Amino acid sequence: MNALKVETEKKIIEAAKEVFVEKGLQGARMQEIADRAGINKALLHYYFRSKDKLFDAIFENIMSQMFAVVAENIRTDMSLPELLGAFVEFYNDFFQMNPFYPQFIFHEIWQNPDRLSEIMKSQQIAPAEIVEKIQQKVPAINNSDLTAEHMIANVLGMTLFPHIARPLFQRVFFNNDNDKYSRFLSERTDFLKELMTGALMGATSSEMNNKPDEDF
Amino acid sequence: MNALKVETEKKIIEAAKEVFVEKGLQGARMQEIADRAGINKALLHYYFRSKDKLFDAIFENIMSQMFAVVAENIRTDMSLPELLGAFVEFYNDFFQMNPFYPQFIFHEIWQNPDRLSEIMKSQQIAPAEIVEKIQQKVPAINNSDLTAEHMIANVLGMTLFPHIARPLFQRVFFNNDNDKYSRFLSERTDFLKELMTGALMGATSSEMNNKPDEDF
DNA sequence: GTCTATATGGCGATAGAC
DNA sequence: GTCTATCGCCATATAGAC
Repeated sequence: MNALKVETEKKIIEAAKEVFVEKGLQGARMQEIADRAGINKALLHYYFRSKDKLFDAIFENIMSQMFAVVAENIRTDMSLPELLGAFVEFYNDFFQMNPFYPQFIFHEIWQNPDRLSEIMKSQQIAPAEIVEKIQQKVPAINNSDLTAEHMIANVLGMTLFPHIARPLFQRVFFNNDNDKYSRFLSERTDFLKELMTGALMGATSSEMNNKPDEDF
Repeated sequence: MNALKVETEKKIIEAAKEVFVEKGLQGARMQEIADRAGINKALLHYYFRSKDKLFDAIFENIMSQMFAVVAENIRTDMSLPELLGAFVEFYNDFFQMNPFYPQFIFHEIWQNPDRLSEIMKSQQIAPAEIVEKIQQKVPAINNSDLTAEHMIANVLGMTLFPHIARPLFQRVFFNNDNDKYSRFLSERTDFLKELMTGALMGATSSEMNNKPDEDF
């Protein structure tokens, strides 16, 4: 029956997501995926021909989900602080709901960067657009040490770090208290959104050491 | 002969470092380690009894190397901007020399956070000391949204992000040009060091929205 | 579509000669 | 200490009944 088939496929995808995301491609076991999906190994291979193909499907699924929101945000006409704030908020929510995603994604960045940038293209994410947008909205940046690339690295770094380093950071600074850390992360969303506004307003005035930007 | 034994062990460690760091524990193959060391698999097991034990040795080796510098910096009497600047500089140099380390370390943070915090203890890294130091040197922080934990997350995030995201970030914003990206990273060291000074001086004056810090 | 049973290959680990 | 040869397991993948 077709409805059953769809149900099974969904169960497989959900189970595979969990296992791959927590253990990685190499660490994951088809047996465990089958168990969590409530089926047997053979059926996995019936739906997806191989472990690799199953992994591809999962990865594509997750990244599309993420990039869809990113692409949508870029195309709005928000002010830059609003735009950056929207990113901060989205990533914080998204990764609080899916704590394993950041490490999973960074792992893939190192194992297979090509595929990832392919997915970005297919999702219409054009980094050049983002850089341009920043340069238009903050013209002072062109005479500044703070290039658009630095700014992007700052925002992404400050936003993502507490998620990617969570198990250690939570243990070391928050007594491994999950609730406390969740509150820290929520509080941090507001903190960073305010910082975006403040830092960008300051950027126009606080620059004196201009360098010719020979490299970029 | 003993000198030979030492030589072999060194070669194994160097080879194992490369393979484990690039592929992770699960992805690494004892065969590949043996090949790169110029020996055979059996000899690997003669020196280190199992793959796990070999991995442990490598991991301990790398983390000790890193934490030794961190611990040393913490114990100096530098001003806070100097201290943070020293961290930025060290991490940037260290990870430019060893580009795979960040992903390797973050992977382990998720696979085995306990062992990592054990190693920190054995290296005399006490996070509480760092927090205290910040609170002493920047008294205004106690009445601010910018808690010490946020500040640490900011500095580490901005510093580490370009390293952990390198393959994608370099591809997407720097045409995958290695030299250009290296220059970006070096330039960024200076950029962040200046930022440390500026941001910390600003922290005392730019605060108006005080909240009682009920949680921390 | 879903299952049980089995094939196939690869990898960590050991035996034993030198 | 170092090698060759091999064991034994485990994980992916397939065959074939229902």
